[in-house]
Amino acid sequence: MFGLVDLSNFYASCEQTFRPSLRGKPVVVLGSNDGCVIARSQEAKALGVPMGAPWFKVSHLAQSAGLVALSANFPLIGDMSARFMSLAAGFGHQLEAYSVDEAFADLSGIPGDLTLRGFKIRARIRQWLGLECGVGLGGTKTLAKLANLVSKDAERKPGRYPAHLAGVCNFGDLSQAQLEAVMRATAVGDVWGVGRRYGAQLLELGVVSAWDLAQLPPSLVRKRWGLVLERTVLELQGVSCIDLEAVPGPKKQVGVSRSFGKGLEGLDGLLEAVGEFAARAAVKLRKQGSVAGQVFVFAQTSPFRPPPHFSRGLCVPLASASADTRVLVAAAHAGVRAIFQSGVEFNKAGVFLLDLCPANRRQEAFDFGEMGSEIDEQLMATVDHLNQRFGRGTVLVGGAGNTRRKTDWSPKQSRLTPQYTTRLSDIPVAKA
DNA sequence: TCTGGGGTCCTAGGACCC
DNA sequence: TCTGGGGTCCTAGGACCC
Repeated sequence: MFGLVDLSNFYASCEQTFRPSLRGKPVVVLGSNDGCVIARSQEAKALGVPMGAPWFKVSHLAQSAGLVALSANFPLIGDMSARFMSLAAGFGHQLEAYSVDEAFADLSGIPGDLTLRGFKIRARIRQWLGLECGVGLGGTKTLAKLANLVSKDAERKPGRYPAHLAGVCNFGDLSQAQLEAVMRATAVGDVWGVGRRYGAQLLELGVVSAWDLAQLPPSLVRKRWGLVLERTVLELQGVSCIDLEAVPGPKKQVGVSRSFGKGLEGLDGLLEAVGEFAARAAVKLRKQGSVAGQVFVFAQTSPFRPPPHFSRGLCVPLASASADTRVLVAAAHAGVRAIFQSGVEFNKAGVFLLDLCPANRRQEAFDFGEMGSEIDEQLMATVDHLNQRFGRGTVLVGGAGNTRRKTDWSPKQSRLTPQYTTRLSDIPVAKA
């Protein structure tokens, strides 16, 4: 048995929790450029603000309906997410932190009433975090995910599902006929693993609901759509194919990319931006104890602008795998110089570190002759430590052009950004 | 004026080898 | 010189997730 706990309207609800004046009001959270909506409060959803909408298309609602827009506050989100995970960990034997606001729990063999257990975890999260969540239980991850959707929509969309499934929905409690009715009431596109593309293709074939999808022969689905969707069908049928991953493996690639607040022209600005992206990616890399063998750099114009469009990327292989900011920034810079074209107004750029492997497995032969490498590693560790303790940007690594900004390539600072000083350490903590 | 920032996995097809 | 078929590796692109 799997359980899925999923926070409701996480980003927007965090803001409402910390600013009581926002409670009950329509709130949206905007992406880093204040460009588009990345999260909505329940009230904003009710207003019909679509996910991903560019702000300029919905900003009129600020006047007419009191819609409040805030810039995303990632440190707050991160703290709240960690707290959420520690509470959700009490649900089952093992917990998989699936995303910032969702966690799968392994409930197999847990004695007692699991539905009651779901209500208890929900109450704890409300009490300690001031956040609402939905709890879904099912025999596979896909069914737990579906049950979770039901637990939320039974409340939000009265009439779609039986009202008693609101808050906590345990498919184990349902009869076959009840489960069929629930799955028939769920659109095929709402199934985990069915995106826009597959959803449209399935609809064309008359596969309308989750129930319809579950009736398809898996082998046929595999032939037409491949292994991934076949697994989805099997999981809907109750055959567990996707295991709980309690300990996430190391990432196979890490990257940092951004859109620029306004178009960026000229090599210097692009070098600065990409240098900082490489430096930030390097921090992520060292955090998981890896070294990278290749650095991928890309830069592009806005696809929303009229042509001509520009989009180029380049993979720069390293002589030996490294996690040294100076090496990675230098490689990223070499890539930028190679793809740069003057007269182009860049809208977005990024750096991905590829070919990752554990730092300790690096071949000793490569280190031979680089007598300073151990000292370099200590240097990077010290820089990371200082920046973590005193805030990002306290110490910068020079020598590879990664210096304090001269060009303003950054997203514009929003006047909407709330300046929170509250941290989770200011809030009472539940004893584990 | 203004359109997010991350990731994962699978598949098809080409190159190459025997 | 001509040739089949199978295996493996790599890469680009597509689809999905939040």
